[in-house]
Amino acid sequence: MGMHLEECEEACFMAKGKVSDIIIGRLPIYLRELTYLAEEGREITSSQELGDRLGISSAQIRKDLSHFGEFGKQGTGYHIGFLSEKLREILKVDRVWDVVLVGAGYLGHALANYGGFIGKGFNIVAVFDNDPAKIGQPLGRLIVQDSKDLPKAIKEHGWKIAILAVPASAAQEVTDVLVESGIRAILNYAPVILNVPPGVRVQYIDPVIDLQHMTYYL
Amino acid sequence: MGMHLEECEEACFMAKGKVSDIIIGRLPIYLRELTYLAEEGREITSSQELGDRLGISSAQIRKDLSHFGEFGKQGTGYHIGFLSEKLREILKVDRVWDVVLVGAGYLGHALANYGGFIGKGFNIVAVFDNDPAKIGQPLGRLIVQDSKDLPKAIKEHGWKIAILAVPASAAQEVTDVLVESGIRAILNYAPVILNVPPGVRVQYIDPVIDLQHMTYYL
DNA sequence: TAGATTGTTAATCGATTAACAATC
DNA sequence: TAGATTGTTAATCGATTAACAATC
Repeated sequence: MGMHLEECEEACFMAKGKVSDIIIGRLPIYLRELTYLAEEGREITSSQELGDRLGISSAQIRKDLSHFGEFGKQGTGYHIGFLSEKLREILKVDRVWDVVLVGAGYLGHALANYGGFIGKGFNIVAVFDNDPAKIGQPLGRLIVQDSKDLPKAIKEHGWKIAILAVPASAAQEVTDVLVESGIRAILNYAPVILNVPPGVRVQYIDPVIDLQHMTYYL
Repeated sequence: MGMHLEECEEACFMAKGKVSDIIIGRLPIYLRELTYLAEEGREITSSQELGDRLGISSAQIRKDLSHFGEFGKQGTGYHIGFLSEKLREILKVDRVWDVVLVGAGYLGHALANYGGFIGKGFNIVAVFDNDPAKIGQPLGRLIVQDSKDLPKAIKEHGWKIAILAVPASAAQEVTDVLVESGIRAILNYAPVILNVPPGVRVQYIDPVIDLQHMTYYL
């Protein structure tokens, strides 16, 4: 007759209902702060302490976590190692994801050499560019490959995540190739909204947007 | 007796009440899309078209804009040049802000050489680092300066905006120096929450957070 | 005029907070 | 036990959407 509901929840940490994207967006921030607490040698924390460090109310943290299970102990708080592990499972970063980087400009260079991905669930395994002057050149520990080989490589390796660091003018056409080849998540540094079919996620990073957001208050 | 309320609104485009931060955060995205429409040679658009391009409802766009004035014409839509100008005024990017960059690593290199700031209201005018091997070296069109001279330079030039591209371990102490010297807005690429006093704004960019957000859905 | 689209109101929807029983 | 903190409920708060009169 299959698993009981309770068993499944214990085994998979499936959310009871559909959890809103705004809540999912906070989980990586909780996880990051827990990592810092662990590095400080701490073993236990509370929703109050976590909230104080993050500028979030303790009630919100407890409510967010409650969508996925009961991870704390009344009177005590949360075991940092345990909660971190659960968050990694929920976010599916209890494994290492291969990431393909497209664009070998200054930004691609910075990303390929960034030490912050590994240990957080991500490994940049290949870099592609369409500039003949860049193809074949080393970039960090990788060699820049020809963009025309992207579809084949993505399909062969089954890559699901891409980082897009190409000019705005090329972003949509590269995206079409990525999606067509099987990419399901794109971190887009190009300052344009991408058109993608349902089932493909995009996150945007544009420093100009953030700067203009702040100047409003100056 | 001073200005009438209507005159002030026409002259300053002050919001009628306090406008929520979530609305302010969308304005730069509207402005960016309007710029693309203008580049395509378009002169008029509608809340419907803008919404379709951005994946936002037309009602939301009209409501957001209505907090600041009446920028459209019934039956016609919005004049792209006019609305862009108004948004630049509201966001205070109808001028060019000097920006100081702290951190001359790979990321600092990418930021200093990024052509997307100028024309959007920002100009990186100086780069600082504390690494003796980097101080004095050229970075794009700039020369890396010694971090110990940061306070004096910020005060002398009256810089208000900083981009932080230093390791996480140094971010808070650099922030303290920046704030103490007069910086009021920080774009933080270090993966840590910064403690700043009221009146200082921070925006965060951390690719790991965005990637972990997306893996939830994979 | 007829058609289109704004600005705004009221209704809906969703997120956050406050409070507290449960319990470690 | 007494004190502390969770998980959850109900209340509040705020954001989004639908609808439409106004009007270009």
